Amino acid sequence: MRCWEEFHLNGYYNTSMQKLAAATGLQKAGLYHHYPTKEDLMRRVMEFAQEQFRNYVLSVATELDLPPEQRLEKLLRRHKKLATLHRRGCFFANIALETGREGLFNEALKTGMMDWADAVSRILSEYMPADAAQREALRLIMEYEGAVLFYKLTADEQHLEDFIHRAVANLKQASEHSSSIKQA
Amino acid sequence: MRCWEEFHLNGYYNTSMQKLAAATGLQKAGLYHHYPTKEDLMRRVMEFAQEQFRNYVLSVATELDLPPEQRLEKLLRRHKKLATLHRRGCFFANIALETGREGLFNEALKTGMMDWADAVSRILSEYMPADAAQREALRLIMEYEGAVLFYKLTADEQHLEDFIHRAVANLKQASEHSSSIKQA
DNA sequence: ACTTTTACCGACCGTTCGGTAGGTAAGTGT
DNA sequence: ACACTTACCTACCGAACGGTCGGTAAAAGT
Repeated sequence: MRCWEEFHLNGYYNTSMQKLAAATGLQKAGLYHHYPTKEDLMRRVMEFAQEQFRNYVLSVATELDLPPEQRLEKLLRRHKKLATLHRRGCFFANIALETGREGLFNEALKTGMMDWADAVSRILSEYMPADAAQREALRLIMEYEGAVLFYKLTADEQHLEDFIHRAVANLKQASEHSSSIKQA
Repeated sequence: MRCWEEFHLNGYYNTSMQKLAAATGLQKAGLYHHYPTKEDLMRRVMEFAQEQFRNYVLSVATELDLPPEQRLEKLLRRHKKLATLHRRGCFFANIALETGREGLFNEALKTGMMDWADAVSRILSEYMPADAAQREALRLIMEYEGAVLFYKLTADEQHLEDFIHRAVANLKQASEHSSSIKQA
């Protein structure tokens, strides 16, 4: 969906139906034929984004042939690819900070973030108890979103790269810790 | 400045000169008498925000009568107060994600974030080398901004509270580590 | 005293906003 | 064959947008 790109690039309020129509090759009224309001269109876009996100990023969490560290890195690197394309950042975070107070799309955004946390948590839980994995997954995502913020401000991908290194190193440390416990 | 509140609450694009004028008690043309364009007004607002931020939040970093842990906690709690008031979140982060790609205000936003990182770094550097303190300060702010994101989505202050606990606990651990090195 | 500047207003500009009305041309069902 | 639906268009709506205009009334300068 081209509309996704537009919203991702320019945010909700700074994207007009005119622009969205142009991006799809339709006229504005043609777009309104398919979606009754801008808000409805955005809701559809968000469902689509969640689906893409699940298929392209979160699916990595269940590639059980890879060891957890590599799965985590691969997952994060896929997300980084989405974020650095046209320096868009994270779609969910962009919209969340823009519309979070009014809460127009909070339910969808929340589930998007929670799906993500669950996927990361599933990876981490191989090296730590489920509740610790869940907490750490949430923390990792928070740190990542902050890194994306700095990336958007500075255009310096190093912030994202550093984060990935930190996350993977942390997981390795947790893995050593868990295996030493098993040994004991 | 009442304009700050408006931009903080509703973002840049979703705040019209009409609303800003109403918030200040002026008419629109009266507002244009003081600021030639919306962009210029926003730039002034950002300077003002930085100044307030420095005076109210970052100044805590140099209250040398408090131990570092308490200084960090006080600083973070002050920021939390700003963020939870009307559930606005972090002004810099809101505007950064909304306008970061076009880069209209990136310079000011960057210095705002870097001032912040410097203030936190100054606190941390009492327990660790300067370069490590700087890295850790940046990391803490990233994690904090992520926590604010989740707070905006869920309206649950616990995300911020948990972050503060983590940050202070981390610093305490670093303090013990540094004192054990000094003993050796 | 009088001139100039400052702060502000109501009214208005052209443009764009989200959204609608009415029409057309290509399928689709029967 | 003919009705009906679908997909899309041009043209338009009132409201709101960022921004400007000419004027006024109070303050400041001299």
